[in-house]
Amino acid sequence: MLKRTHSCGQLRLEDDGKKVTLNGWVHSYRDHGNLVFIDLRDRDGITQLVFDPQSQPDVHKQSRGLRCEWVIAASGAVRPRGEGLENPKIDTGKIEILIEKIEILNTAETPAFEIDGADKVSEELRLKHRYLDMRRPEMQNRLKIRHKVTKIVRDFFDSADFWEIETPFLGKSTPEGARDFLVPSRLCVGEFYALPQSPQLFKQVLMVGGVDKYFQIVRCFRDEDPRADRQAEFTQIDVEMSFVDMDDVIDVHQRMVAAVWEGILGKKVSLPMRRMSYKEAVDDYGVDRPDLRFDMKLKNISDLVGDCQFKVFTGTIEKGGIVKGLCAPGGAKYSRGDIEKALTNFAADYDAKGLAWFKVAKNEESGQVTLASSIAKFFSDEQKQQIIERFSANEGDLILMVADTEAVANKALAPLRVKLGKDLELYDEDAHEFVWIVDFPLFEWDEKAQRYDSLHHPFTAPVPEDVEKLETDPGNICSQAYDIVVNGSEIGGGSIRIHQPQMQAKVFDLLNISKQQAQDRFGFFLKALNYGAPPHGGIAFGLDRLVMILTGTDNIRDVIAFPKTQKGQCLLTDAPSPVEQAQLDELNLRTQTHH
RNA sequence: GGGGUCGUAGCUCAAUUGGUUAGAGCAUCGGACUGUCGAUCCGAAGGUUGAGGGUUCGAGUCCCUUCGGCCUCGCCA
Repeated sequence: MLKRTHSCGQLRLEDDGKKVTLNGWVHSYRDHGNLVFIDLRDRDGITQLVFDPQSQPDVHKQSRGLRCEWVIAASGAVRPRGEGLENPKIDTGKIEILIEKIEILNTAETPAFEIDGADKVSEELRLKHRYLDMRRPEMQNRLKIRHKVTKIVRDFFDSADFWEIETPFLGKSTPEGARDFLVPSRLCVGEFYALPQSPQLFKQVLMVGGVDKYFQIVRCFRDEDPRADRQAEFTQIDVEMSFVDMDDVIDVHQRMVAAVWEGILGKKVSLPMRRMSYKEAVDDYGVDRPDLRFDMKLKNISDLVGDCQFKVFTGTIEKGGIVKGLCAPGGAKYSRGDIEKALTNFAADYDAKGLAWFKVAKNEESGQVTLASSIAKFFSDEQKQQIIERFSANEGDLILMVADTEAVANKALAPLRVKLGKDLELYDEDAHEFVWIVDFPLFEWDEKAQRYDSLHHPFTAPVPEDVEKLETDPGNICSQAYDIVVNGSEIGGGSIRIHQPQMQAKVFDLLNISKQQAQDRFGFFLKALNYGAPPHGGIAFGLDRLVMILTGTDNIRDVIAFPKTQKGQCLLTDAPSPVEQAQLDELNLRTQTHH
């Protein structure tokens, strides 16, 4: 075959006169009867080929048989385009190649969709024909950025003396956490491996093994329903370090994130990144992953409205609930219908039974700013002024409130805040606001199970000053966990781990995991802790989410070459699929369906 | 498991209260054309309206069932 001398995005004016060969796909085809133009495409760009019947009648004739997405090799001389014939839309737009010879490397069926217009095509079709979808520059750019991120990450950890070490995919199932993907064992009849939800225990064992600094870019598997930003199989940048405290781990990884931002976006991230306590995040933003690109903090106004005529508020507060709200700058432009339908329905998705609202308006007579709405009459003038003050509200703002338990109020207000921030364009789309969330509680009380549950995971260490509360007050222990959040998205999280077997046993005890259960599930790990485990801690980043943010997409499937649908199916390969009876027999498995 | 939304030509969409033979743009195929770059012009072909059932004189449209995509609640230590 005619082998390429250049890529399709490479040639410029200064290559004038060079004899070159390009390989690629026929991107578009323009036949003028006389001249034929072909845009040839590869991952690097597009170059215009010209076929002239005067100079090369045979090749010109051959060119008229070409079709879109055929694969060809073409040789000829680079020449500048004439005056006014340049195409500023493509990098190679100042030149073209007068073709002297072509070779058809492959023909192609008419594609199921046009490569050029695939951004308008249903995602279902794109996934079925991923190889066509992938030919689009947008998709190629995302794959390229993903590659570059992993390259930067590997270089960063290598130069910081970390070793990349692989851990098993065929592991042991544990009932904690997400649902496991199971893999039947042929050799051990009736037994199963589980695919790892993360390499958590292995990386801790590596620390016991003296590896000291480990990282891995590793696939993890959780058999839960996907979301726009979640897939059953996803990739973590997994890290663990010995002889470190929280500040050490945070320091290394904010520098890693800065290196990625610098390398991909050319942006300097100012270090150290800001930190915020879990409590502050939940109080002010309703979630542990606040979007700090805009302010609009949530405010508790229970103390202001405990004594008013509005029964919804007083009733809620009497039952131990709260009244909490936010003030949307310029939100008064929402009509009453918008508020009572769209916004209220939105909040209802998050269990809020209703949305109380005030528009902040100027009183015509007094000239004073006051609150207007159908419930305004239930509040005294003094209360209204106090509410305005609490929210620092201005004329034209909209105050929205939820009266419910604190948990429900936060659950509804947090996404409402994010939605309003976006709708009202309160932030710069290109901004990236990082924050480390720290001071997480070690446990939260699980009302249903009537026991404590780890907020992070059961291997997270308490802060040293709270260790004695393991005996006296487990609900108020602060952990050494940390999450890194950017623009309201959690991109990584980790903790300093428990490295003393006694403390680990105590935590299992509080989690209502019996000695026998702990032994069955984590026996190997507990044993390892007995053999001189160093103090250690680590973190894991979600690579997919990182790449989503860096490429500006809100669809995780856009940053995965071969993603799965919401039912966990691969539309390209049709996995999962039934298997031969012989395969089941070999595994001693029988399938049954029950409803 | 729940809620929402979508499914009509290869693709993106349209089709009045249920009413004649389901249309358009792009793509495809054929022809024309001296520089285009979303080429242009002329012509042709292209449909199990996701599937199944029902109501009706008549269903893309209404009802039931079902399949699939997406968003979301639950779930995701």
